[in-house]
Amino acid sequence: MVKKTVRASTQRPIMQLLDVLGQRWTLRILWELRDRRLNFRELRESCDDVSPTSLNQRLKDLRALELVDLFEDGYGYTEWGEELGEHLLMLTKWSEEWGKRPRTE
Amino acid sequence: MVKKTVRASTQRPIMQLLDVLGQRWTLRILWELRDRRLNFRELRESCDDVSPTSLNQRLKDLRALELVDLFEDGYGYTEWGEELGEHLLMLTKWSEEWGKRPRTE
DNA sequence: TGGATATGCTACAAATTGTGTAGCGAATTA
DNA sequence: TAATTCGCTACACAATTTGTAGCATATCCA
Repeated sequence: MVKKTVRASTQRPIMQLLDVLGQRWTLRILWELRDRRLNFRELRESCDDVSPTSLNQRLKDLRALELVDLFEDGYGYTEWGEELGEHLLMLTKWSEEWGKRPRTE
Repeated sequence: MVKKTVRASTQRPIMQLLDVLGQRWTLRILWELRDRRLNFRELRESCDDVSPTSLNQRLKDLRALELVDLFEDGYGYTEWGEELGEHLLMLTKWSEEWGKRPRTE
């Protein structure tokens, strides 16, 4: 069985980024941290009570990519994370418009 | 038998969006369509030979959200998709800078 | 007409990943 | 010392994803 250990086909940063953002809960976690730090249990609750196993796995990934870190007062964005968070905020704004589209179904 | 593939945590558009973007391959698919339409098999190849089952599931989701559609010359962005694609492009640009961060910490 | 080819997509068992619950060990508070 | 809070792990069960084969339809060309 020839299976890829690393999902991304290239070393391009965007691939690394899309790989981790495309994992379940990652985007949601980043979104929940958008304006305040949260400790492990708070973060868990805010993410629809995601299992601690999943949450921890994703936090490991995000910390490895230096987007999130654990501070004295909880999990929060690193400097890079802040920048990514701004993109998420823009996406949120866009989604409000998109959410208004007339539904044909 | 249509299964629910998108988590329904909230009615907020951003949640709906993060839900589907957070599914495996969704972001990658959108990214691969960034500057040209691709037919099913081309799209599959460009996504590291993702299984047709997964690809089709994600395409169903994206079509349901009116972000992607199947045209005469292949799968491609809808008008909403184009807008989302621009966000992905900005993210790509940002990731290039992020990719340069010193890794020695 | 009749094969060759290309298309989107499905079937399905195996492999991988995620879930939910209980609870651990360390640190802090009382 | 006892109770609480913290990040996080164990583990069995469940859900999702994967890889392969191939179907049904459409078009091309002899």
